[in-house]
Amino acid sequence: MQPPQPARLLLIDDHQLFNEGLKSLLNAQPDLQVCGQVFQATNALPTIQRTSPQLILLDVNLQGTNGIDLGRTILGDFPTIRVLMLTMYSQPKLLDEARRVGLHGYLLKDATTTDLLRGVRAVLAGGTYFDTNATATLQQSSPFTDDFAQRLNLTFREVEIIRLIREGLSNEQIGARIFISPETVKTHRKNIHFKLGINKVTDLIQFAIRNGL
Amino acid sequence: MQPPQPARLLLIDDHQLFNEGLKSLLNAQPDLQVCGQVFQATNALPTIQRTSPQLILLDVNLQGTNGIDLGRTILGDFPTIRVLMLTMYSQPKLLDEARRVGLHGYLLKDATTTDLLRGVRAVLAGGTYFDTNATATLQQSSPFTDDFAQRLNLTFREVEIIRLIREGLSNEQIGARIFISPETVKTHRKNIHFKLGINKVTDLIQFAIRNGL
DNA sequence: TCAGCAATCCCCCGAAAGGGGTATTTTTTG
DNA sequence: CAAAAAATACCCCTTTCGGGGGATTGCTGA
Repeated sequence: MQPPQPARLLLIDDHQLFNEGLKSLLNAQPDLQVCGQVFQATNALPTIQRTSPQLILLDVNLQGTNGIDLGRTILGDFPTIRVLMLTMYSQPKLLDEARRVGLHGYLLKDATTTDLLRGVRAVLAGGTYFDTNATATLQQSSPFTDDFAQRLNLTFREVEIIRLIREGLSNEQIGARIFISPETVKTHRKNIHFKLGINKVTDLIQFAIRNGL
Repeated sequence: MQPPQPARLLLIDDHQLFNEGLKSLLNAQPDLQVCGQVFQATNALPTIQRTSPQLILLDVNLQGTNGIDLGRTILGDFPTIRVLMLTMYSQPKLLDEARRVGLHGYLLKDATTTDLLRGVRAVLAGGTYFDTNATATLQQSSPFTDDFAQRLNLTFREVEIIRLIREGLSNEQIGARIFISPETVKTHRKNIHFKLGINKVTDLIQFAIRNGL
């Protein structure tokens, strides 16, 4: 049997184009309807109140905050709403964090439309959906870096931090991204420098690029 | 008068969901038709040959390469195809590069659908479209309204200093190496940052490596 | 000739990185 | 279980960067 009313979805992503594209995709489905869009995290809560969605698609990268924190808030304030996280990163920590916070699913932006719809419907139906690619990437990248990490005695966390440094993030930003103190990031950096025998960011970046991190 | 055939568009972006969303948005327009999608940069050229699009929407972030390089290749191999760059970054250096390479437009992913359509149609019509938000950021960062070409070209000294920075030398060491004051090195760095629209060593290194400096 | 640009140098300030510690908690593993 | 490894966090201190000024010299092209 078909539900008489399509499910109400809210999209939160400050990339308007992506947001619009998603809307277009989802509205093409008879059982789904986008009831609102949020382009700025600060508008999120009012819009939720106004549109009372059943499911929220939430991007991880939001200006001024991040999807995990916002997701936690949403779950706290509106416990009946289902939340599906969207991201371009398949970082295990984010996935873990999403699970820990109690979000109902996690989708990569390079998922297919089929994945998206499967995820949306699964979460709407009360289940959870954690992108198989996200978990696959997780496992896949482990052996690859393991090998290499073992040679250089780098831990997984250290490799993760090297990548973020390469993205040009400061200790502060890295800490915010992976939910640890900037002081801890400093410690990791010190260990990295020691293990690689370097003492400058510039060398680190070049090391990272040479090793395909 | 309406053209009898809708314009043929090709989308290149390894974020499948975004790609799909865009397709859905664009196909909703009667005068536009997505004739193909590319999720991996390595498939780009064959697909172009097969689908012979009039306009390509090209993401900057591609695995294994980047939109600028791929765009250059495309323009070289298929000089009649129009190329519109899509990106989440409004970094002036990317915009400059896009212009220098001869791409026909530059759109931010947080543009609106209206922007997208305006851009697509402008570029299809033989014009160019550089996102006003992107250019606004650019103008904003230059107090003096210097002309454009001026900031595109680095001087010899600046290139020389980029190389030395890449070697991991400090301002002090660079000064000692080329017999100028470290303060002068600082000035050059400031100019380099300004010209490239960056503000971090990490970005500089990556710029240098990408440009074979 | 003269405006523009490249190259040189200096000061100040705050933010970030680098280097030296120490220490606790969690996880892994023998 | 106990030891080792990994991850977390904080302290102090120095150096380097980044961004904001301003300034001089010499060359060059319109």
